[in-house]
Amino acid sequence: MFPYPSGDGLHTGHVESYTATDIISRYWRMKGKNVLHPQGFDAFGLPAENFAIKTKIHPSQTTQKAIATFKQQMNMLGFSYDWSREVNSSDPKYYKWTQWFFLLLYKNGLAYRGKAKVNWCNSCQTVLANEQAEGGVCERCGSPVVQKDLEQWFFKITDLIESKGATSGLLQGLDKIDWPESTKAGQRNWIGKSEGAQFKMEIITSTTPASGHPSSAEEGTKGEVLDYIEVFTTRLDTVFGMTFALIAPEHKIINELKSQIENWSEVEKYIEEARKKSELQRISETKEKTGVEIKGVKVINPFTEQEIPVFISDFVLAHYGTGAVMAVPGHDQRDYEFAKKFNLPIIEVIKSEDRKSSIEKEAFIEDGVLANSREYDNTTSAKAREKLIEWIQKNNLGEKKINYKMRDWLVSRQRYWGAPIPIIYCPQCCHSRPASQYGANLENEKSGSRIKSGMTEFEITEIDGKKYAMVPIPEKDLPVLLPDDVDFMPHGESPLSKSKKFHDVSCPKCGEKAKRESDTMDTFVCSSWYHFRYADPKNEKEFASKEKIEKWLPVDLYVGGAEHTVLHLLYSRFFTKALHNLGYIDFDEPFLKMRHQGIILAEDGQKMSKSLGNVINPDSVVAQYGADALRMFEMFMGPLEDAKPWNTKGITGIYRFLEKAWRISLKFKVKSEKSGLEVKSLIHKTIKKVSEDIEKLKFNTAISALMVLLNEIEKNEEMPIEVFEKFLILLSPFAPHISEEIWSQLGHEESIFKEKWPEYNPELIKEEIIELIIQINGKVRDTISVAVDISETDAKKLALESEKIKKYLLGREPKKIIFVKEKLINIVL
RNA sequence: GCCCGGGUGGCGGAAUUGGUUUACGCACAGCACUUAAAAUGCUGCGGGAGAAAUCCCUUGUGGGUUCGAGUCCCACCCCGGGCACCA
Repeated sequence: MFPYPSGDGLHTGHVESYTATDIISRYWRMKGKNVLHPQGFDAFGLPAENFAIKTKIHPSQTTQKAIATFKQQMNMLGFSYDWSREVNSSDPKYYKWTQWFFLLLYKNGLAYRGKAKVNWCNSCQTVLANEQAEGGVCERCGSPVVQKDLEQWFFKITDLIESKGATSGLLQGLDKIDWPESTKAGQRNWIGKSEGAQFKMEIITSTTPASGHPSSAEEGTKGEVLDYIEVFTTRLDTVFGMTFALIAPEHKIINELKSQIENWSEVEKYIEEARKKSELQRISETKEKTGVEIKGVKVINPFTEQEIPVFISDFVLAHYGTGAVMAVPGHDQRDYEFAKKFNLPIIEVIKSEDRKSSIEKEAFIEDGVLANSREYDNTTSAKAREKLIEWIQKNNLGEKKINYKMRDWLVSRQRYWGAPIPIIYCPQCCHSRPASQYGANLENEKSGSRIKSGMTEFEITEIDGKKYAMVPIPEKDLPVLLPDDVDFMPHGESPLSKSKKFHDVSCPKCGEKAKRESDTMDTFVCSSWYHFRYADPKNEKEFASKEKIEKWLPVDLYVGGAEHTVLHLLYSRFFTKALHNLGYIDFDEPFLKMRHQGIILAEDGQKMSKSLGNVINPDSVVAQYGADALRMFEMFMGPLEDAKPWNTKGITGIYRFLEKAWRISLKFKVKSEKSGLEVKSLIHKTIKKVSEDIEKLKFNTAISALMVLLNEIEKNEEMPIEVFEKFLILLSPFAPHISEEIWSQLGHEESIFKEKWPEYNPELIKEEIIELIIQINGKVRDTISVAVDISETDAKKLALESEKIKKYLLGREPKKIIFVKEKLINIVL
């Protein structure tokens, strides 16, 4: 994963993941593979812009400086990147293609403008990303974040959740990629698929007192049907237990029923209070349910035909399902709490199969057997769901329905330091249309509708009450350059709108005065496709050529932080799937194998943070111990994926190991042909172990194998130079600097990295004599040296002859003797 | 609450996937080298009993399967990470 070039330089986490891929790359190159190991910079983004606001230094300057530092540090650490393929997402040559992707998605109906609630900071006068509004307060100034309805750009990521034609869905694709289970689970969870039913219920004028128990609507007493309300449920089997309905405060039906609502002022007050709360506040106030009954109207449960009351409550989410739910307090904990608070009836309609659970103290939320459900009594939950859905469909009340938690991706940002969105808004782009459709006619078009203008179809949008045709910038005019004369201080609207030069343009279609979109794209858009660019970074005609993409992609191994579980990793999958679906590429997953590096904690076991002053700076570690020691120590600390605390004392172990290798190298100036067989066997075992461990990314045990080998080499006064040279080659991916240096001191003219990775001889690994373990009842009592291929009878005979064993047997006859070849004998008494 | 991990010496961690628990490294102790220190090398280092040979116990806890369990199954306790009123 390419880094965000922060002013702080590389941190220990970067060193960890970049060393891992460097070892892998060097290993496979020495194995004769053609390895693409690229690096680049995710250079747009908020920190640079915020820093610019503070210091008035242009973000491109700070970014360039940071990139220079990063590259210098990466070179210091010996990462073998192909810098000729470097990408920088803030470079116009790069973001030209980010804009091209935007248009590609737009032209294919995967990008659209729509209204959305966004996080808004009144003090900074700007929109904030979700991650900058954590805890409901602005990250920068600490003032509360409010929700604001704004027209924004979205990518239709929800369109690719399920497989589409030959393109696997975001959900299904997970099954075929080698990713950590936790990350796949995180994505599934984020997508949040749930299958259920959606059905409608009649809203009627109230004929029964407010709240109170449900009553059957008898002929003639039933109120007038005012409207319908739709609800979504995954537990249709519990419908007979529905004793009230709940709707979200934002539900539009509330206004439509206004004239019928007896307690309008109370209702209005509740909605107003809910509106003021941010989503985060609502969540943090989970403890107690609140709500208000809508008096004057009732809802009819179509299954029981009973009238039930309707409540507004802010725990019902407007943006999920239909924004309204059937409340079954007996079998949903939230409904249970609500019913208790408002003293509403709780009916048991599902019984646990073992009849043990009840709804005395809490809702029984598991599946079970139906009760109090008329002809469905004694049916299992699963069966009842099937039958009830049939009934709903037959009566035209609703249908099967799948809902997802995931919403479309909001990509527009009212920010300066990002790729401009390549759209122009033309108030009169209609000159090529028939006269009847000219000018004012545009005002009659609905926002979001499409109009035809000659061969082109435009979408209509509304900005500040005025209608515009959205005109995509022609590809030949890309990139839309980010103006550098812009005042990027926050003023409450997109900084780009302040640049007249940028903002006021003539329409590329009709040439009339028009205005340019002044929002930029979320930086995650830039990083959603960079892996393609590495294949063909200098291409000026395409984002990458088809042949180059075919040659290099998809990515075989991707390493990066687990914090990207959802955002980046989901977005790049979306881009890849969109490209596949549109026929640009022949694969639909970008990263075949992925691993996360675990975080490196500070020496005190806490997270490294500037405020705690416990940050380990790679520069100072390199100054003291050298780049190789830092690389190797981070690999030696533990498994790549595990969180591990830093230990400054620990690095001395690696430092001593590298020094030892250096000292021993001085002994090998004179060749010796005398060879110790044991070392020879050990070196072949080590070749096997180190190779296999590198391929499995188990660098910690690979290093320990290298240590074992070096300790053994040290013990032998003389051995052929080849033994030590093989050790050096095995060491070189981990510690490239010292290996290269020793290699050259040994008289080699060519780089050690031009050497072929050693092969091991399976014959030399084979043991001829082994220590056979003798157990009695599973406990080790003796070991005997025997030939590997000793026969079962011989082994048993030897075991029973052992003095120690005889002592334990006391002349008893074994019940059974287990013989495991090349391992052990277990005598069962 | 739900979903993913994990619990092995004083510490970071090994364990061929059911076969000698504690590889490798750190720390610690003793010794050698040195006038001395550092560096380096050697030895020891899970717990308990013992002068020793040796014996017993030990992979969070309790149970189970097995000739044999750190590893598999059941229940529980604890820790880390993610999501979280999604009907």
